[in-house]
Formats: sequence, structure tokens, C-alpha cells
Amino acid sequence: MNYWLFKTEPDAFSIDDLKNAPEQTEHWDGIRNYQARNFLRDTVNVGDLVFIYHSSCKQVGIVGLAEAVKAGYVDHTQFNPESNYYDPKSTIEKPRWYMVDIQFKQKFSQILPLKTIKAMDDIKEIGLVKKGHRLSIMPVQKNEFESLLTACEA
DNA sequence: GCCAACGTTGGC
DNA sequence: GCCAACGTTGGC
Repeated sequence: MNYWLFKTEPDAFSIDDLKNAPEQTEHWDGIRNYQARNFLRDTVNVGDLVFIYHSSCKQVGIVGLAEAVKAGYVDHTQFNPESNYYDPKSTIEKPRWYMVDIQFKQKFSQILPLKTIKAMDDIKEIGLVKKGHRLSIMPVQKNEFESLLTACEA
């Protein structure tokens, strides 16, 4: 069982979009960063819990919780020339990019702001608070996940 | 919109 | 394989 934090820009895709999606599941596609790709391809398992984080917006922070319902598989958007995520250097034989499916679980009654997360004494490892981590998919240690979840539900 | 801090690219 | 230039991310 692993824990994660996925960033999303709410202008493009928000926690409400996930909540309102049919079946409340979504393909988490379009990740084009190798480190994040490796997590998606190799480490995300069905049943893993995922914080949804809103970035690049007025209020940045953790807004909800989701669950991985499909482990890493080939992101088909990389082969579609019409897609924003098209990668002409990727081939069917050796795909570069992977995605997972997640299912909505919960939207917290209020956002847990980045500022608060950074101020929490027991949150030291998560990529968010370490300088210079711009990862869009990052692992969260169990103890930090639990602290954050408690703070979200408070 | 600014800009710091990354990641990627490509010439050599 | 180095590293400068460039592009992107993301908080503010």
C-alpha cells in the first residue's frame, strides 16, 4: 500500500471535475516527466490512496482524496498527433509514457493550504516542502499521509 | 506577470 | 559526457 499526491491545475481539471465525472473515475494521463512516469509505471498499485492537490491557482493545497483503481498502463495520448500530449519520439513498441486510473473518494470541507502543510512540524519529507521539487506525482510516506489526512479532516 | 529552480536539448 | 541555452513549472 502506497500513498501519493497528484497535482492538478483546477482550471484544467479540478477535484470537482473528478467528483462529477461519470463513475467518478478518471484516466490520469498527460504526465510527461520521467520521474513521475516511473512512479506511474512501476509503483502505483490498485488501492493506493492519492491526495489531490490544486496547483497554479489562487488557493494552492490539498483538496481531496482519491484511490488508484488501475495500475500503470500505456498513455495512448502520446500517439495521437491531435493531442496536446502527443510525443512524436514515442513508439508503440517502446512507449515512453504511462498513466493510471483514479477514483474519487472525498472532497475535504476546506482546502489544506500549502502554507499550512509547510508549517506542520511532522511534515518534512514530502516533495512539496522540499525545495525545488516540481514533481506532479510524488510519493507520500505513511506517517506524513496520516498527519495530512488528519489535518484535512479537522 | 515575475522569476527562481528545475528538466531537457543539442552542439561540441 | 559536459554544459550552456532554452523551456517549463509553480508559488507569490
